[in-house]
This record gives sequence, structure tokens and C-alpha cells, in this order.
Amino acid sequence: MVVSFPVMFPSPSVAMPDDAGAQGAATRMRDVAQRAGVSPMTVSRALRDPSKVSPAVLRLVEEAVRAVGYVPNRLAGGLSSMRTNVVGMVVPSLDNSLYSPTIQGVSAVLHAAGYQLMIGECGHSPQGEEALVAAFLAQRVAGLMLHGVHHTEAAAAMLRRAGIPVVETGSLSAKPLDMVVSYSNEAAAQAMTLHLHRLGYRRIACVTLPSAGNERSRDRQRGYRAALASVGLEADPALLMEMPPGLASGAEAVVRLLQSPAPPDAVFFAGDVLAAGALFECQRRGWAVPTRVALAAFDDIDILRHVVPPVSTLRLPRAEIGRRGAEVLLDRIEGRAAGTVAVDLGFEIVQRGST
Amino acid sequence: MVVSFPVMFPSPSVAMPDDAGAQGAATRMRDVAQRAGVSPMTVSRALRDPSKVSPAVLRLVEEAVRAVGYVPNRLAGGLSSMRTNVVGMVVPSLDNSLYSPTIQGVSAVLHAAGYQLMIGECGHSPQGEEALVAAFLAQRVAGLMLHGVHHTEAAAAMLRRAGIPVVETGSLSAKPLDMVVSYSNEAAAQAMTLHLHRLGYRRIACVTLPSAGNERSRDRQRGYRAALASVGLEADPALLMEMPPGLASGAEAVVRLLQSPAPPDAVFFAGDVLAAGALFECQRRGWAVPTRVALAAFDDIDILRHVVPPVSTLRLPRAEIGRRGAEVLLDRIEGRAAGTVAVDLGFEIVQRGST
DNA sequence: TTGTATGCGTTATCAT
DNA sequence: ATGATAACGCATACAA
Repeated sequence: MVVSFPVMFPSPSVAMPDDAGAQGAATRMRDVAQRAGVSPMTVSRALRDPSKVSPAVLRLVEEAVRAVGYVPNRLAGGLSSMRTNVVGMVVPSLDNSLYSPTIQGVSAVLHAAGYQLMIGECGHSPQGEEALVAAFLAQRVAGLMLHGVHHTEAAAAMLRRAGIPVVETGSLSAKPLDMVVSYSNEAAAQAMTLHLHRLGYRRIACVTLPSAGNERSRDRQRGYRAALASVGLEADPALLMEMPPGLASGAEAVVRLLQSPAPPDAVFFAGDVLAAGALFECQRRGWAVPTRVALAAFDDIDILRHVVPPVSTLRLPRAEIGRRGAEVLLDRIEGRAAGTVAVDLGFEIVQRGST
Repeated sequence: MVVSFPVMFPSPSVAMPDDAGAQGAATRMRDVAQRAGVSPMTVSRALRDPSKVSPAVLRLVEEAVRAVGYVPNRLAGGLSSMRTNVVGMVVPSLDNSLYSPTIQGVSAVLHAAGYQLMIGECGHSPQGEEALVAAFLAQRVAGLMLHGVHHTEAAAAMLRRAGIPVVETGSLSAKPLDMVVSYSNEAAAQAMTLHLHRLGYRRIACVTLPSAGNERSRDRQRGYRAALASVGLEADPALLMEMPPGLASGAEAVVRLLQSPAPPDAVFFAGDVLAAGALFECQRRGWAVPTRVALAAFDDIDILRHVVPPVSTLRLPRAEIGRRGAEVLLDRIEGRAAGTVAVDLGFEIVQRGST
């Protein structure tokens, strides 16, 4: 049942008070300079490096800035200095809370260093990424964070020509554009599969997101297969599924697997919130977890710790990837480091009641 | 149990190939013009409004652009034209998935219109917001989206002087800075409380986030109290709690309420994921929902639909707020509309098994 | 420590 | 339809 309370009242157009306040006329450095009785150059110095002007002048300038309500123009500053304090970030999706911790980590580090974050959503498409890269380069961003590791040739060429530092965070890429900060999707999937085997499960299914155009899904499938091979288990194709993201997909997957002729005794959901969806479905159907089927997940999202039973999962350093990524990016932007870097931040297995 | 696989290998510094590719030298409009055999002004026109140049010249320019790998410089363009295609957005938090739909809505609309999104996290602090507003104004953003509705005097003054359009989305503010697109927190809380009363519950508790410095929490408490008053129920202070965000808080709240001398028969969790945390705690303790206690939530987050039993909640137009907010902002930026506007997007009550 | 001249890459404006 | 010229507001490089 849905009860609606839609209300909409575009108010009568009330004009902005064009006369009230000092609206409009943006004050320039010159205005501050005149008021302080110094040259614009002195104002520029006072604002960017107070130690380069005399204390007396500094006070005058600060006062003038406040008096006229001066807000510097970074377009002009950036154009003149050929540097900006803006970093661009491209994420596959913004409605997916999976990327939130990484974005948050990036934002925190940038903010502390006085940089601004420009963000764009490319929808898992290399073409979308290319468009955003072009837009960000047009803004003359000082550096770029990319989640995807599969880029169009044009995007790669633009980035090469631009010569700005780039950090990729989606996975440990074989041939990175520049720098990489991530974890190994393959190693993580392999580790969880082996963990399930160590716990005694022998028919281990794996559900990933669609692998078409998704390197990470393929990496995880590879890790799953490698683990099975290493313990001498045969990889039954019926036990490897691909599903779109979402709780509903997880529910559907577990039903299909358990109602198949040879059901698994454990299911490793290697992506998104599939595992949570599967668990809720098991609750609805009264399928005991982990006795009838064990469930494992791929990401330490909050709910997995709180559901009944709590779900075993991999803990990936999502926020740390954002922080470290931003740090190495800033190191390069500010000339504290040269050359490329690859950082593997590893992962953890969190064993809980679902396995 | 936690099994760690930390691995880190900063690779040996591999210098960027400074000679490879056309690295470094950013091409300017002049280079394109020379190559195409026209003036820079013609290139500018061709790029921004192809209909203003002859088809033959357009082809020449497009070819030259591709040949030299030209990426326009929006710093210069913005400086010259006094306009940018960047919109700033200030959100209280980036790790909280609650704001994701709104951000996503804003991003989608801006992107479709050729605008870029600059985002900043103010941590629920008006001072943090002020700093971000200053930073965004320095970038000469074309418009601004703010979630908070409580601003510092300095921030308000800066915005007034800047004269750019501003949209507030946090709640329907009594005296908005400029434009507002939101829903009524008070009306929503009131509606859900009345809904619980209609279902027959008579001791209705309410748990909100801390109200200190949080207008929205206070609005919701006000709505809860108004509802009780309107049906002649007395507001027992022991039934109104404030808890920090998080699943754990919801769990703690429901335990404290149900173990109190006069426990409620329904609990309305008016914020964050408190309700989900409470439900999981009830599952752990074997407290039947809704017979022992009914649970209601304040936001239609995905898990509430999938848990057992699914949780009744309010459906707030979070994504729509982002989209409509960006639309009215763009209308003003691009001069399609003048004057301020207030839009109440309403809400819905979603009745499910938990009540 | 402070000031002067010049240029950053683009667009507005006016001219042709 | 196209071009010449002059800003836009600031920072670099040098001079005082």
C-alpha cells in the first residue's frame, strides 16, 4: 500500500533584490590594492605567502580583503600560473554506495591540502570516461583519479599528452597509465574460495556481476577458478553464474542454484550486495544458513555484519584506496615525488556465522 | 576471526617518458587556427556554435582540432566570458549513502546539460560549509547546491554578493537564501506517526538523530509531537530518544525502549539506518515484529524492502530532489527563468509487514 | 620588501 | 562569414 502526499507550489516569482547588498560587481585584486594603498602584486603575495610581505602591509591587506569582500578568482590565477587546485575523479556510478568510501577518502585528503574535487559518473562505459577525461582536462585539473582500468585509445592519448599525474584505483592493472592504488581482485577471490574449502565446503558456487566489459568480474572469476584448481576441485560451469547488481539478483541467484539438480553447499557472491539479497531470500524461505547453504560476500558493507547470521566477507581497503590514491597524486602534483608507483593495499577475510 | 593479506610494493621509480608522445606542450586555439588556415576567433566560433561558420571552414577546424589534439582551456574561456560550466555542491557527508541519490540526480542533469560538478563535504558544520562556499565562489561556479539550511552570516553575505543562483535541498526553509527544492520533514514525521496511530498502535516511540545543530531532526520531532497532539495522545518524554547514526544505534535504541518499564508498541525511527539496526536486533533476540513491537523507518533505503519482515517507511524523493534542484538551478543559470522558487516534492508512506 | 611590465588562452566587441 | 583588437584577473620575471 502506498499513500501519496504530493504537494507542489512553485511560489510566485519573487525578484531578487538587485539593489540590496553589493550584488553583482565582483571585486578584484585591484580594488583590494587600492583600498590597502599598495600594488596588486603585493596583495597577491600577501594572500598566497604572507611571509613575503611585511607584517604591517599584511594587516592592511587582510583588512582591505574583508572590507571589500574579496573572493580571489582562481580562473585568472590558474590561467596565469598554469596550475590549478582542482582534481578530477571518474567513478562508474554515484548511486552505488560502494564507491562512497573511496570518494570520501579522496575528498578528505584533497580538502586537507586545499584542493577541490570535481567528480563525474561514467556509467561503467569507457566512452563515458573518455568524455569526462576530456572535460576535466579542459578544466586543467592538476591530476586525475580513475576507477576504471579499461580506457579508450583516445582517452589514453589525451592523458599522455596532458602529462598530468593519474591514479587508477579499480584494480591492479597489468599496464597502468601511470600510478595504481588498489588491491588484487583475483587474489581476493582466490583467497575467499580457498577459505571456504578450508572450512570443508566442497561444492562451491560463485556469482559475479556480468563480466562483459568488466575486468574486475573477470579477475574474480579467474581467482575462483584458480583456487578450485589448486585444491583439485573441478570447476562445474553450472556453479559459476553472472547476475546484475542488486538485492533482488542475489535472491534470484541463490534460488536458482539451490533448486538445481546438484546444488552447492556454499555460494560465494563476488560482487555488490548480492550476498545480502541471497540471505534475505533464505530467511524468507526458511533455508538455514550456513547448514543448508553457506554464504560469503565480497565487500565489507555494514549490513553484512548486522544481519542474522552475519555474513563472512572480504574486507577491502576502499577508503584507504581513496586516501592513499589522493596522497600519491598530491605527491606528484606538488613535486614531492617523481615516477610512477603501484600500491597493493591488500585485503582481509572476515569469518562470520554464514560460513 | 580476521585473516590478513597485506601486501605493498612501491615499485622502483620509473620515470615518465618525457620524450614519448607530444607530452607537455598544451596546444592552444592559435595552433588549431594556424593549422586550419583561419583566425583563432573562427576556431572559437566553430567550436562553440558551428552554425556561425561556413561548413567548409567547420570541417577544416574539426580536422585541425583532431590533428593537434586540442583540448580547450576553460580557465581562459571562463575568465574571458565571465561564465563557467561548473556547479558546486555541498553535502554534509560523502560516506553516508543517504545523499548518494541526490548527488546522482544532480550529476545526471548537469552532465546532460554539459556542466561539471564540483563537490565538497562539510561535515554537518556551517563553518565547513562556509569554507566550501568560499572555495567554490573562487572557482567562479555558475551556481550552487547546498544541503544544509543553516548558514553562517559570512556565507550568506558571500552568496548575496556573488549573485549566483543557489538551491537548498535539506528542508523547506522558512527564509531561504534563494531557491528551495525539498520535502517537509515535519509533515513527513507527522504523517507516519498518524499512520501508526491509524493502524491501532497507542504507545508510539520516536527515535531521531541528535537534534543539536540539526534542524531536520527538530522538524521531525515537531511533526511527531503534532501528530500525537492531534489524536489526543500524551507525549511521554521517555518515548522520544535521540541516537547517533548507524545500525548499532538502532539496535541499542530498541533494546532500551523495550526493556523500559512501560515499553512502546511501535517505534518510529526517524533517521538514517536506525530502523534496520533495530530490526536485526529483534531478529537476534527473537522479538517478533510487528506483534511484540512495530517498526517504522524514515527513508526508503533498499534493505528495508528486503529484510524479514520488510519495514514500513517513508519514501522521500531524494533523487528527484537532485534532479529538480539541478533543473531549477540551470533554468536560472541559463536565463530561462528569473526569481526564486520553492518546490515541495512531497513524500509517500509505504506500508509493509513491520507495522 | 615592493613595484612594473608582460603574458596566460580565450571571448566580446566592433569592423570588414 | 571572418578577422583585428582589447579586455578578463592574476602570477611570473625582473627591476628597484
